[in-house]
Amino acid sequence: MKREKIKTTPRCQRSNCPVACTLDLLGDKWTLLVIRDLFMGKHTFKAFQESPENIPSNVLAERLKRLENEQILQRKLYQERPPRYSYHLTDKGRDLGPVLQAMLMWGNTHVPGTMSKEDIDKLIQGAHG
Amino acid sequence: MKREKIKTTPRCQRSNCPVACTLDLLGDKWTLLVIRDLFMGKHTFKAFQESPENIPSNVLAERLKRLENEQILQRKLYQERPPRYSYHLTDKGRDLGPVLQAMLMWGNTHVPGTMSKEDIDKLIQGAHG
DNA sequence: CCGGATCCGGTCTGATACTG
DNA sequence: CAGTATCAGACCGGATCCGG
Repeated sequence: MKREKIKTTPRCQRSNCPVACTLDLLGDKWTLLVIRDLFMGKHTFKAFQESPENIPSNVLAERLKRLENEQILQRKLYQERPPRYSYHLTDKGRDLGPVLQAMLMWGNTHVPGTMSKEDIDKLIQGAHG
Repeated sequence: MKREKIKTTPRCQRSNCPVACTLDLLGDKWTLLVIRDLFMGKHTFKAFQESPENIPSNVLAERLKRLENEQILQRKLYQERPPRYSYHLTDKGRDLGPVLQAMLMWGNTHVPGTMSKEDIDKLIQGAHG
């Protein structure tokens, strides 16, 4: 299982603007949702899949690999046989908290999103073990 | 020129999570770059095109329409013949400042982005007439 | 059953060319 | 200058398969 090579992971693809560079890494419909789930305390492939947005398994697998490559998350073997992995934010990944929080605020203000306050607080607080 | 109908602009497509809703609107490689440019004081189609990321003209046109539909920006006729429009953030659009700022911070910290400090400050300050 | 990998049709993106 | 038309190719997402 070659976890080394992903198709596209050059550093700054389009310009030297930090916003553009960030968008090159996270600028799609799914990546930040995986990160949201990590902040929410989800750690397994299955948990990510069970989020209400129903991410396809191949997309999820690819995103996890990419985020691992970028050292935004770490993958840990937590069970030998059968092999089971859990995914955890690195410091670099945890630094995305403000991005997520800003999006949460904006969505909450400008879209009739109905996420519960508890979940929001849970998300804002951040991650853990 | 029918500026009313865009293909996909339902409100919350995938879930009621504010983050997911926000990503449904802005979660692609280009939209937030247009917003960044607006914050940087750019207002015309040409100015957006001249950004170093080289957004294709059709993508730019589609994004501008969508953002206008979502009332994130406003389009103003500033010249009669030939008709010329300028684009400006609404309050809703200006509220995206923190999202942009958070991405800017993260990119600046974790990617060797080399945008000048002046431009960053300019961006952070926000928009204007 | 879980964590993916593979296949595959359809959609969307983006480079280029074109128009008013 | 401000877009629209076109179109090949990339990508998404659903289904299915498979190793442990």
